[in-house]
Amino acid sequence: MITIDVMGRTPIYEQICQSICREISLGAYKEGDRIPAARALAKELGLNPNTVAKAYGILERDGIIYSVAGRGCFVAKHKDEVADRQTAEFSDLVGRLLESGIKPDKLKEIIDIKAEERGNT
Amino acid sequence: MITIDVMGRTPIYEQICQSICREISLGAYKEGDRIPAARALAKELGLNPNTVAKAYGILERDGIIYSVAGRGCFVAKHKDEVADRQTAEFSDLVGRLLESGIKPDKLKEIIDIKAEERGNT
Amino acid sequence: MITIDVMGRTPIYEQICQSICREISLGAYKEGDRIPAARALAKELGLNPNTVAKAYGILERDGIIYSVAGRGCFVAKHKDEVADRQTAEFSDLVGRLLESGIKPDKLKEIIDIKAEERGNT
Amino acid sequence: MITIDVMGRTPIYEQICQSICREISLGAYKEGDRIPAARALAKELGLNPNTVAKAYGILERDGIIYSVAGRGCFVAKHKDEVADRQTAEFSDLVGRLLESGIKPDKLKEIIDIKAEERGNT
DNA sequence: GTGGTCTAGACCACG
DNA sequence: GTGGTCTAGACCACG
Repeated sequence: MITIDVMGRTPIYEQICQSICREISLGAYKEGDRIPAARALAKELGLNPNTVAKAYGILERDGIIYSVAGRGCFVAKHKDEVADRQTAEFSDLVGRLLESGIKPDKLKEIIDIKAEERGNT
Repeated sequence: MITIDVMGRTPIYEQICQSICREISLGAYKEGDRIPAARALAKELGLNPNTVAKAYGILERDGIIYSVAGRGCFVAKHKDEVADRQTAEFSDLVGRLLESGIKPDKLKEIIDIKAEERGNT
Repeated sequence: MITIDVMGRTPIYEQICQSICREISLGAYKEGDRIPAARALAKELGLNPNTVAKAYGILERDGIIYSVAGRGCFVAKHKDEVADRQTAEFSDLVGRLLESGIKPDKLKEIIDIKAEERGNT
Repeated sequence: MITIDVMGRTPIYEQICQSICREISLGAYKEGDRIPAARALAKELGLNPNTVAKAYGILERDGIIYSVAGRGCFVAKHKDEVADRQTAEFSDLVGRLLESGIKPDKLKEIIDIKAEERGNT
């Protein structure tokens, strides 16, 4: 299920990218699966079709999906790109925070707190 | 030392905010210390004075610095705001990643790798 | 209706903030309502768009409105921030007056006089 | 005792005005009493002499003190101006808040809370 | 069309 | 000299 948060700074097209990646990561979409048609998804979410099309274009550029003219968009083989996409931002941010003198343990503590909030292990 | 990346999505004023916070966090600027004059910093970085003024205004609203008319801007007492500001983005991102099914241990692993790269403990 | 007093110490952008809060407080703008476009309001009031943009930026940072790129600014859910914003200055001033030895009853008397002038209960 | 808060928006000269008024209001300075010499007060508080001179000039203009060349500044006869000065801002603010739809009782409630905090009656 | 950011430059209050 | 405010106007991302 994809939900969009119009508040907050993250652009909608980026939220769509992240949602699709999350679905793949969670196994909801597997390699070769067809993902929702851009226009259908736009209608369902009440978004401008251009916004969804932009998201799909980025995902294709990133090697996460591939499009077949007249048939739709499909999940590409390698899951590595998905994981990379999801952790790249995290990795960069961690680097910047460590550079700011924040202790690694402090960051791990925040992870534990967040994980506990979600009942995650 | 403050360096600005004109490319990339992070606004220049936000980069200035983060840089000042980093300096405070690292102890380069202590409580009550005067930070560089907005106009001087703008000149040094080749930026418009308004851009630096915007950053300083945000830091003041966030309780990290306070300004004294005719004298300059100074680091406020409580360092909590600095830590909060620096970790807020991290906390949000961790939440989103956990929601995507990424394991907390995977994130901690990335932190360890980054910390090791930097020779950090 | 928003009216601006160009004279007086209160900055124009702060007057805009207060006016928007007043409209929300009075129920003219409800949760989720769109407030006037920054550029349109600037034109209507004969102000520079930047001045209105500054006000809107502050209101967003204060959690009173949120902006959606390409669509406009909207009233956020929680009205608490509006009340807090409106009474913070009052609370501070009362503190200072009590410190000056003015009796609480004297202040309440002034409130009653003002309320009666306005036919308020 | 006069204390100056360099943080916060209130200009220092205005804080001096308010402090002198508070002393008069509290009875520390009575009618005809000499108030501290501007230069001495500036030295004591670590302020620019011009700042104190400005405050004294405003108080004289407001009829709260009068200066005698070569002798100093003295508290004027009528205490009404002191009370007026202190409550004028309050009265204005109350007017604006009532106009914003805030209930008089809400304001009285804040006064009670502040009075209780100070152990005031 | 909408808000977000930035440059350029002016004037002012404060001290 | 310092920050605060404001005007004028440009370009961009988003949708």
